[in-house]
This record gives sequence, structure tokens and C-alpha cells, in this order.
Amino acid sequence: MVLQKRLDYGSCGYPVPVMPRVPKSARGKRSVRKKAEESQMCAFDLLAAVAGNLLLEAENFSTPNKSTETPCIASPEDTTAKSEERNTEKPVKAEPYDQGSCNKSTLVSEVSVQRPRSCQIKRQSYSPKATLSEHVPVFMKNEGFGKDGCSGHSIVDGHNRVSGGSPGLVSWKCSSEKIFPSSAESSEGNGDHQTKARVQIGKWKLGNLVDNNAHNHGTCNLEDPMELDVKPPVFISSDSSVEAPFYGDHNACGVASPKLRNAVVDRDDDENLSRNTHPSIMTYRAARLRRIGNRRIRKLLASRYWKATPTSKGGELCNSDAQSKLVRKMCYTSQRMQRSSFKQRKVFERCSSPAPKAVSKEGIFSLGKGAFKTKVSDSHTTSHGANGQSSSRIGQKSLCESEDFHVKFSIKSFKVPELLIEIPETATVGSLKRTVMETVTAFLEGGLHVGVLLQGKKVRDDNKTLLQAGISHGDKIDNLGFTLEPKLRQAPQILMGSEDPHFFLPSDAKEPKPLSRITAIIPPPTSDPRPFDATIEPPLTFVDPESDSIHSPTSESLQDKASNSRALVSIPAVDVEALAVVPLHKSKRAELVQRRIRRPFTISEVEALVQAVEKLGTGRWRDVKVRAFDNAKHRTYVDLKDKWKTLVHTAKISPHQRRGEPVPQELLDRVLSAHAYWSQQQAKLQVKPSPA
DNA sequence: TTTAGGG
DNA sequence: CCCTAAA
Repeated sequence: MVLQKRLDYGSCGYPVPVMPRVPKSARGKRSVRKKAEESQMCAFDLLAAVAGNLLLEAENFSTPNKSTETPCIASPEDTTAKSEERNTEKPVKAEPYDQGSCNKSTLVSEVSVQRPRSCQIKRQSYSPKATLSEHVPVFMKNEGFGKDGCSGHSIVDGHNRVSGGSPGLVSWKCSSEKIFPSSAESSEGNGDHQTKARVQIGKWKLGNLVDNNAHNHGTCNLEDPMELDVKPPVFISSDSSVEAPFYGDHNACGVASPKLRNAVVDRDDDENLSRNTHPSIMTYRAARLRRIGNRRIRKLLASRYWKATPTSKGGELCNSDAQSKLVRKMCYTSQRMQRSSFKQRKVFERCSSPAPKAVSKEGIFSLGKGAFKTKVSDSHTTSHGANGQSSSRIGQKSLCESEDFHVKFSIKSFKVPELLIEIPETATVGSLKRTVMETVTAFLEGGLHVGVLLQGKKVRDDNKTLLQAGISHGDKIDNLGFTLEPKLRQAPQILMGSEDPHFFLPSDAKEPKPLSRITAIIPPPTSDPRPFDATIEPPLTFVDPESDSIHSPTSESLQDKASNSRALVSIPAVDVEALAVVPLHKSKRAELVQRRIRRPFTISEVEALVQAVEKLGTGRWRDVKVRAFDNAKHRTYVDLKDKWKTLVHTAKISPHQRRGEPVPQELLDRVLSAHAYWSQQQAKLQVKPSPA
């Protein structure tokens, strides 16, 4: 029985994940740290990816040589229930830039283009001569992130709408347009007795794209598109006061300084467990886990990533290497995006904020009021890079001097398709937030197709200049619109049954079928319906008393699972080829999979272990596992080996140095003797061969 | 996949 | 517990 609630997600700000989380497991380990660093992937990457994606398309289409009909190699998507198959991913060529149509689920942003009043913008705006493809800069702003971001309050009540988009930026927020009355509905009897809260998020919007700041400050400037290698800028900003351009920064994966990141991270207060876990990161790590070799673990992981449909096997699903692969590719992609963004950083000039604010060393970010604030600096020319203010002025000046014929766009809103999230009631608000965030992130990661609509008609020819397309600074540009379509190629099928008729369909279909809903499912804490130890354990078998769930899940495990569920966010496929722009090294995602919860061995477990080892000896952990812990799913042979190792160590040290639940001396003695015995045996085996 | 060990 | 090289 599943209780599904539809909560009005309201208009809370959408916190763009910024800080790739370094799992606790990292604990200062070099290797882990390194990995975490390597795999840093944050929202910025994501946006960078989007931008890069757009950019790439722009390039493709603005380059005469390239066909505007970039072949889209369709890869028939296997829609079977198996996640592995589902994720099988094949290289795909860039999809046509112009989708040609935009259906209901297409994201349509309200864009208005207006002619700058006071002064003309020279570098910031696009020349009417620019081709449509060059039009893609996407400015995003994540308001309210710094302060409370998507707090539980805002999630539920969702009435705190952020107002007044900042210059040159678009703010992400859940629009309040869509309000879903709470309702409860029982789930289809799939066997599990869980309660889930379902949160549906309506359309989202991006706030103002281009500020109206043109009149005030004379504006935002972009280098002449023609003279730079046009890279659509993507700005991300959190908090209404400052804007952060998203540049793929080499040091910080396009994010801010560590400090900044921390600020963000820390704000995630109601997370007790692994915070800021990123789905993609998680998934990425799953890939690594491939080699761990424990099928069970892998399965478990898999179940975390995809819908944890409780099955007779205990809710375990197959893991998918394909997915991992996919994720890696995504990372790769996004990194490439970053590079392009970085590139752009040098060529674009902008002054998006009315009031000059502090600029960080790099001239990119700055902190303010404890909130996550950043300021775009002018990197117009490298020489100006470090001084936002002066650059600003310079920029303004040049703006006013610039010629006319530039059109200015203002995207008032950007709607993200409906999101459907399923989460157990027992999950924390924090996990809910994360899930939402990750879902959206995942969604965005797929990249977007940008379409241009002029008076309702889609402007397909990317090589036309704005002027030719009828987009001039003078007239009828009010009806200019953009369509942002998810660039999904396959449908994440972790969805809830088939209640939603239109999901994302492979976009390789004739008509693009953008997703209309993204679903994320968080498995309930008890989603691991492990057979209630129905079998009678063999003599030596240790039966975990509080085996996975069922019996009063501790708050720890409960939370753990809840947080694990974050990985269940759907991760749309990405058109890797299209996004491939940035080199891989930097922005993989941070590690996602969290460390397994610590489950201290109980005395009975220790006893079972000792007994098994006495009998089998060391070095046969697999057998020990089978013999004594076959029913303890969470104990792997590696765990047993480790435990033995610690037991031996414990037995050797003085009692007062021991920690944790004291192990009966009797057992420790047995450990020592068994250890001595088997060590001897091993030594014998080692020596024998040579004499013989 | 397992083992064996270092972290 | 994690991570991995080796077997």
C-alpha cells in the first residue's frame, strides 16, 4: 500500500547543487580524495554542459560546412524493465539543433526582445546579424540558494517566490502555477507495505534572462559574437544579490572557490547523512564499484539508482554498467562543456549586476553576507579579468558607444516539465530536497535543444541572421520565443508504473518527445524485503538479528536508506557526442554512493565468525561467508576478513585499548589461537614446496 | 570473483 | 569499511 501525496512544490527556489560531496569515506584518504576531486561534477557542470551543448549546436549550425541536419543516430532503446538494458548506451551523434516542433511538453520560455533604450549594447547583445545559433546563451540564476535554498518550508509551502531576476540571469524556481492538491492514493499492490509521499513539481521557471538593466547600466556585454568563438555563456547564480557566471573553471569545476562551496554545502542543515550527494556522482561511483566484486553490493547499488521495485529478490535490481558508462560519458561531456565555458570566459564581457560587488581573486566569485553570492566579473579581455568594476565601466562605456542594431532578449520564464518524485514518508526533508534537486539536475544534464520561435513559428534556419529571420531590434520581436527541449534520448524508466502516458520517449523518434515528466523514486526504508530469514539457518550460520529492516529499522539505517534513495533520480541519457566538448579530467561527479553504514559486529556474529574460521581457516573467506554469514547479506567476505583482522588485532592489544563493544576474552583467545594455528599452517604450506 | 593488504 | 592489485 502506497500512500501517494502530491504536494505542491510551490515556488521554492531551486538550489543548484554546487558542491560535489566528498563522502565521509574519504576521510582524508588520498585516494578517495583524489577520486572525489576527479569526479567533481556539480550543477555548474551541468549547466555548463547545457550551455556547451547549445554552443556546440550553435557551432554546428553556424558552420557552413556542417550540415544543419546533423545525423541523429537513433539507438533503439530497450524499454525493458531491466535497468541495465535500459541504460545501454550507444554513441550518438549530435541531434539536429532545430527540433522543428515543440509539443506540449516542450519547454517554452517567454522571451521578449527589446531594443535597448538609452544606449546600445555593443558587446553584450547580439547583433541582428548573429545567426540564430549564436543566440543561445543561457543565463540561469539560482535564487535563494544561499539563504535557505529549497528549504523544507519552501518545498512544502512553496510560496516564497523569488522576485526580480537579476541582470543577465535567469532564476530557477518552481512556479506556483502548478499546484497539486494533496491527495492520497493507494498504490498498486506491489507487495510492499510502504508509504510514500509523492511530490510533484510543477513547471519551473527561469526568471529573467536578460536584465532590464540595459537602461540603467548600459549593460551586459558580450563580445561581438563574431569575434570570439561564440560560446554561449551560462550563468548560474544563487541568491538574489549576486550572480555567478558559470565558467568552467579549471580549479573549481566551474564553481566557486572552495570556500564558497563550503558555504553552500553547509547550508544543507537537515542532512545528517551524506549530504550533497549527487545522483550522477553516485552513479559514477557505482561504476567503480563494479569491481568490488560483491554482487550483492552491486545489486544493492543498482537498486539505489533505479527504482527500487521490491521484487521477490529483495528489491534488488541489476546494476548497470551501462549506466555507469553513461554517467562517465556525461561527465566527460560536461567537462568538455566546461572547457568551452572557460574559453568563453575570456571572450565575454558582462556586467550583469547593477551594484558592483566584490570580486574574488579570479574575478569571478565572491562571497557576501554568508549567503552564496557571486559576482560576475568582466573577463572581457584577460587584462580586465581581475577587476570587475573597472571592467564594468569600460564595458558600459563601450556599450554606449556601440552601434545600434542589437536586440536584447529577456527570457521571463523558463519552464521545466513536471517532475514526479516519489519518496517515502520517512525520508527526511533533506533527502527530499536532494531528490528534487537531483532530479532536475539529471534532467538538465541531458542538455537542451533550443529552438527559436518567432510569432509562434519556429525559425529553423540556423544560418539566417536574426535580421533575416525577422528578429530585429526594431519591430515585432515581442513575439520571439524560445523552446528548450530536453535532449533526452531515452526514457528513464524508473517511473512509477505507467501512470504517466507521456514520458520521455527516445528523441530519436520522428518528432522530439521531450519529457513531460521526470520521476524520481525514493525507496522506502523497508524496501529491502529480504526474505524474513525464512530458512532455517545451518548450525553455524549466523543470523543477523536485525537483519535488513523489517525489524525496527534504526533511525540510522532508516535515514541511510532514505538518503540512498537519492540515487534513484532519473538520469536522462545524454547525447554524448553533442555534448562532447570538454576534456574529461575535471568534472566527473563527486562520489555519489555513500559509504555503507557501519554495522558493528555483534558478539554473536563474532562468535560465528570465530567458529567458522577455526574450522575453515583464514584465507577462505568466501567459505566462511557462506558457512556462517550466508544470511547476513550485509556482511561480505571482505567484511569478514576485515573483521577477523581487527579481531586479531584486538586480541593482541591490552583490554583497555579496545574500543567498542567488548568482545569476550574467551572469544579473543580463540581468535588468537585460531590465528596462530592457521598462520602456522599457511607457513607450512609456504615452506613445504621448496624442500620438496 | 576472491584474496590479501594497505588505508 | 573502502580500495585495489593480484591471483
